[in-house]
Amino acid sequence: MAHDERRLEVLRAIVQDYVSTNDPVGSKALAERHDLGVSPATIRNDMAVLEEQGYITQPHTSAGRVPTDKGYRLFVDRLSAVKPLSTAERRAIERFLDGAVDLHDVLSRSVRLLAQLTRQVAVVQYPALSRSAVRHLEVVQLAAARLMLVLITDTGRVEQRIVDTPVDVGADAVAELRTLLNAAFAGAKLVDAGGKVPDLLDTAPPHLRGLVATVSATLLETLVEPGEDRLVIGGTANLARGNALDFPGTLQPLLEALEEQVVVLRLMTQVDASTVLVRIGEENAHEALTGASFVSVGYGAGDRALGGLGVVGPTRMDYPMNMAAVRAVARYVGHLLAES
Amino acid sequence: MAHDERRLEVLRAIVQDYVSTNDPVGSKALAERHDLGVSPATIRNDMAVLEEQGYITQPHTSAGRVPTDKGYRLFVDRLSAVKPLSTAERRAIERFLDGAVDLHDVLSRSVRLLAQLTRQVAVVQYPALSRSAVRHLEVVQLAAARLMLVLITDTGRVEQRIVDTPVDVGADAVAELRTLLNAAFAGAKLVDAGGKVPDLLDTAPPHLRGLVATVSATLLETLVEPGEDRLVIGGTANLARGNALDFPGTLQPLLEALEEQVVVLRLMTQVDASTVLVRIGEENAHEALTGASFVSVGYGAGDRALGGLGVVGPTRMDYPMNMAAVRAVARYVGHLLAES
DNA sequence: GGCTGGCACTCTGCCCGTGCGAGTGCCAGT
DNA sequence: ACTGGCACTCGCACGGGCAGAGTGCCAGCC
Repeated sequence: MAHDERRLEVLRAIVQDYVSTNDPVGSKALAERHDLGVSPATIRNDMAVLEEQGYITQPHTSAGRVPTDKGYRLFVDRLSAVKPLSTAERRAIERFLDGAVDLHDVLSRSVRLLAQLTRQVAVVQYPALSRSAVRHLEVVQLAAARLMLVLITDTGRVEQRIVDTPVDVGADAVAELRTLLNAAFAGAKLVDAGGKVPDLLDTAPPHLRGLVATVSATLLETLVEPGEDRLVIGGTANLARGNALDFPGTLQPLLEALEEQVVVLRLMTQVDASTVLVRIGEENAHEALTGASFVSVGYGAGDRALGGLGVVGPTRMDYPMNMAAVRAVARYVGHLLAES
Repeated sequence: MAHDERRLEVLRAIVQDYVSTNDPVGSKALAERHDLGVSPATIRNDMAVLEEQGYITQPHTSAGRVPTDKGYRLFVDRLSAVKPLSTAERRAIERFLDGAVDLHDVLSRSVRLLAQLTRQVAVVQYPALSRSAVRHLEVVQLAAARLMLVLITDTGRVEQRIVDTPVDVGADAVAELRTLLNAAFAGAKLVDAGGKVPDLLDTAPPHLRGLVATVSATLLETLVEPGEDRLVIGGTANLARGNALDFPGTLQPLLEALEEQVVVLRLMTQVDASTVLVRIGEENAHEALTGASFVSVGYGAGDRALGGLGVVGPTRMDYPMNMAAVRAVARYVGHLLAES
């Protein structure tokens, strides 16, 4: 019916006004600012229904209405059109990211860019090791019985680990080790690396077997284990901007959760590269993220999602804009990584 | 005279009480909590003098007194004994840092540790490239005309750069290049690397000369240039703890300055490994750091300062404790890096 | 000469009562 | 089904009054 139609329109108007003004919105203001074609009294009736259905609420009697998490959810799912970025913004993205000299540079530029574009906290995940393959393994000798392994992945990630060997190692053994490791692992997905170890041990000459075992054990332990994924975070200053206005109580728990990384990383596991994922308020199922929404998407080369990036902000955020920005940056990062 | 003596004692008492209670401290409370051996009235006289000399001030008539930046400065310089860490704290440091698997791990553990120990924002600088030497240079081919250079320094830092070459490069050329670069640069301080380039070009076989020139140019440009130094920051949640109590206005400018990194890095250039540097409030000569103090020290192997670490907090901080913690962590980090 | 107790003064923070404005819910009318 | 009108409910801003904390100064004491 035209009934429901209009009620949704009212909800959309409430969300939009509330996001831009941060004041609970009343029926009169709504009627003035939007062409709903009906009087405030009618809008009041609609609001009463919306409130009963749980989409909006009033902070106290005789204040205006404010969207609930459920209201934002409906807005995001059914009422918002993705706001295309202006060409100026697209150019800014290109200009900002094009000078990057390595992976870390790409990611830290992305995070700054995203923070600036959305005026929210931005998070960018390093390409997941679990989805990367070995491009090269380097072995550098630090001391007689201490080696440094350097893993270079096809996503441009460079990871280092220090290995203490049970016995002293000669320079020639290091060279052999390097050759063996690369022969065994080069091109292999990191998740498959475990399966290659028996083969590797078979082909290794007897006098190197102990060394190879130690080194590959370290490699697997510290690199293939989950929990090794990292985040770059930026724009936390944006949290302090609206301050008391946006978040209940202090920022402390939220900042702690962000620094913890693991909370955000867990959310990141669910992203894929094709759709923008939005988690609103309570949906995040983490105390510190109450009142916060998380907008994220995977980035990747082609259909392979290498990692995720997104923004964290108050539930009262401009969802269409943030979704557009996140998607645009993810696409561009995907392109950059595909090239390198 | 015993006069001045006691006045300083009064200042010390004011600083200590104010730091622990965050309330302007009055003469009566002072007389009760400290054994100064005189009455509140006498203390009032001393306070009047201290105020005239600029060491303390009152927020408004008939509130207690609060130390000024100048007062904290005197306190730090002459009135505070460095508080030794408890053995429990020393053990915590060891336990916390001993499991580190690589440089990044050491630094990020340090920053978490320091943040936890001091309940302030902690910053740790990567070992400065300018003070590092080349341990190994690795060249990995990404595409026909694109190489990745991986620099491993004697401080355990691993940096990567992508180089687009003017012409396609063969696998044998890559190997030759690797050998040449290592022969030329291995063991060299990065600041001296520029001087080695002419020699390198001379010894390079003619067919590689163009390639070597391109590659070494990139190397110098992007690695030897200052501004390449990085920070790890942690514990920003501690800023939000006291919130309005500690900082004037919002946290936004401070968080921005921290993210900017360059502000903190500039402060870091002045550290050395033997003395703890304390900059109080206005001394930082940066608007965002008004009301903030910065306690830092260099860490290093032996007498060589590789980088700095420190904490940032409100001027109203426990200086002796922070200085002790910063120094202890710096020592331990120094040891760890000396080993690797 | 330096220290002390006493006293008057000042200023902030808090409580509380009041008035205003915004916004609602409901009802009768079209 | 929509609209205008109306009574009602709160939150908030404003202002007066009160209590408490802390000071500066002064006269007296050791």
